Amino acid sequence: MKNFKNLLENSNLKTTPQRLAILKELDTKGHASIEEIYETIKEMFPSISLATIYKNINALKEEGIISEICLHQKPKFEIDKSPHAHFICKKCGNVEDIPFNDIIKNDFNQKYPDSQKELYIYGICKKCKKV
Amino acid sequence: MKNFKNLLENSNLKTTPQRLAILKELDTKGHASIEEIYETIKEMFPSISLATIYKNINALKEEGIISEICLHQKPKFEIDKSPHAHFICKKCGNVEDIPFNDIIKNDFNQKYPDSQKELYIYGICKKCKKV
DNA sequence: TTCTGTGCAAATCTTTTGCATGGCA
DNA sequence: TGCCATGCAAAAGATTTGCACAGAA
Repeated sequence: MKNFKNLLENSNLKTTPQRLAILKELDTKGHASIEEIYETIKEMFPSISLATIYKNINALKEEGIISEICLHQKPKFEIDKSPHAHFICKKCGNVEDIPFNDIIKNDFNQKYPDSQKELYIYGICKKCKKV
Repeated sequence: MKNFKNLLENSNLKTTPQRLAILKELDTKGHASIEEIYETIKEMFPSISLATIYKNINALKEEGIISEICLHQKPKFEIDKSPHAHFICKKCGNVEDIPFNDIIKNDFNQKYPDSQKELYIYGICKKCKKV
């Protein structure tokens, strides 16, 4: 588990248990929607409100600590990490990370450096293909 | 301009002026959000309701005539055409179509045939880079 | 102690639904 | 003519905002 306290201290946001819980949840699940985050965190903080989740998600996005990945389903969020593509299964909704180099041709990579692009691929994952 | 009447006649949906207007609008703009469609069509059909746009968009999606592309902004829609990637500018929100072959490595293409995948790339477009 | 964050409730925005009427086939 | 589509209004859902109190620095 990463040092989330440090992440927050280096931003313009104060460290609060709620924020740490959100980051921890995103780290554990990899990607999670507002609802998912809310449901999980409510177990630890029964009094937490949905509004707090929304406010913090927006604040963390503005600080560049997390980013929104937009799926056909609900938007999900993840903690920023090295550039990679998202493979999203259209059946089960599962999200898989794929390194850019496994997918993208070099000349296109040169035109648009990793740091500047986000990539989403929707398809049917291996599990769902078997069924 | 394509024969939208024919598209509808080959589906389970009846041909109505509103549906033709929606398809025409999507064809003209390339991609458009619910709001955009509504605002444009209201000029021709002042009495059209937002609910009609929503209902028709959902019906056209179910018939496979249009598809939803999910951007960081609002969802937009487009008339189905040959498989291609969407390049979405994070600054101006403009959407550009790019053939799969210009981007994706062959071995990945073989694993996931065109027909099974949708691809979105978020970056900064040429215009915005110049500014 | 100061100032930001939290949690509640209300407000706003977005999307869906029900129903009476209108229009396509 | 029969049945689906439209448009209105209301309902349901999702997200944001205002404010008083609590908690981090």
